[in-house]
Amino acid sequence: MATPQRVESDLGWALGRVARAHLRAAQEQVAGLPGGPRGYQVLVAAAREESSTQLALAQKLGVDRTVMTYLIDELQAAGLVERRPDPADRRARRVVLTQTGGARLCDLERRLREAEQHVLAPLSPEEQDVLRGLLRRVAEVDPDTPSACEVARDLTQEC
Amino acid sequence: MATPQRVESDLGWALGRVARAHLRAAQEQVAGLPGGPRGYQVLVAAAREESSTQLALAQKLGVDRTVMTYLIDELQAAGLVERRPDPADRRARRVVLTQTGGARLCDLERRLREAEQHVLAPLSPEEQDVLRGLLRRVAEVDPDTPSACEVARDLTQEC
DNA sequence: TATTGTTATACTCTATAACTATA
DNA sequence: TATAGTTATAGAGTATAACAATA
Repeated sequence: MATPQRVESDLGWALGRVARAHLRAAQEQVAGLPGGPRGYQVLVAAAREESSTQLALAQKLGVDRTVMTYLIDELQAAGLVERRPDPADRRARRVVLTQTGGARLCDLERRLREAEQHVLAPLSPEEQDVLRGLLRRVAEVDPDTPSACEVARDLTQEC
Repeated sequence: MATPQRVESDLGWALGRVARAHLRAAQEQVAGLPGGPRGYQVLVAAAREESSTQLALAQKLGVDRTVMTYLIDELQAAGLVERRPDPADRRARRVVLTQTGGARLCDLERRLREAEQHVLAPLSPEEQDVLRGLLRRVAEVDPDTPSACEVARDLTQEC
């Protein structure tokens, strides 16, 4: 029979604790930035030309596209990004970093590295790299893509 | 000079994506349980006698004690837990699992293992264990405890 | 005076739907 | 008809302060 596990072995518990701890540390570091740590993620993603329409950004950041509207509004009002018409699709807007935004981004990156360092402090540098790598690989899969086992289950109508 | 990183190398981005993905998967599995995945964590923690006052549970789960009141209210209304007076401190209430709650917990554990498996699917079983272990070690440090470097900084008044 | 639990209030996020302008 | 972006609204979640009972 299955003995009750300890809550420490629940992945959701660990993820929640670590994510909240990182969020608190990051919010301190980026105080004043519109959108907080998420605003930083927009700046980083917008710094790369590729896939910088609002919808693409929203999907990459894992938020609804309505949230992205407010986020860009605030970042634009702060002079950190601009909305430019997409030459290929007049419905879409490309989000590009302003010069001010680029300078701000450099400072933010330095501050957020400190926040990450603070959260990961219990681990050795090598372990930190392993954790980052594993988390990134899990995060990079499209959450909307059904897994192979789900596809197989649907095809075979089993279970 | 620091070239802008890709958003994929931001720890906050990866943590947010993975935590949200897990939350969605877990919510599907525990549909109907008061408090959702967090209610499950309360049940697991309450199944262990130790440190099961509402305040201790709140701290372990990383939420405010006011949140715990609502959570326990709902779990108690569903017959899954009971509030018992703490014999050592009449202000405190000990949260204990009912028989119904214990049975429900067994089922929930099985379902949540599936959810975790779904989220961690991109990793090999060995990598999954490594990720769980590293996350747990980071999560287990008390978020309110200042790090050694912070203490040293306060003491020396440097920086 | 400090702490546990409760309650009430306000605030922040998020989810949803409806609308526009394009495709 | 479908999609990108916007707007408005409602709901969930959270934070804060105040209170009663007890330490």
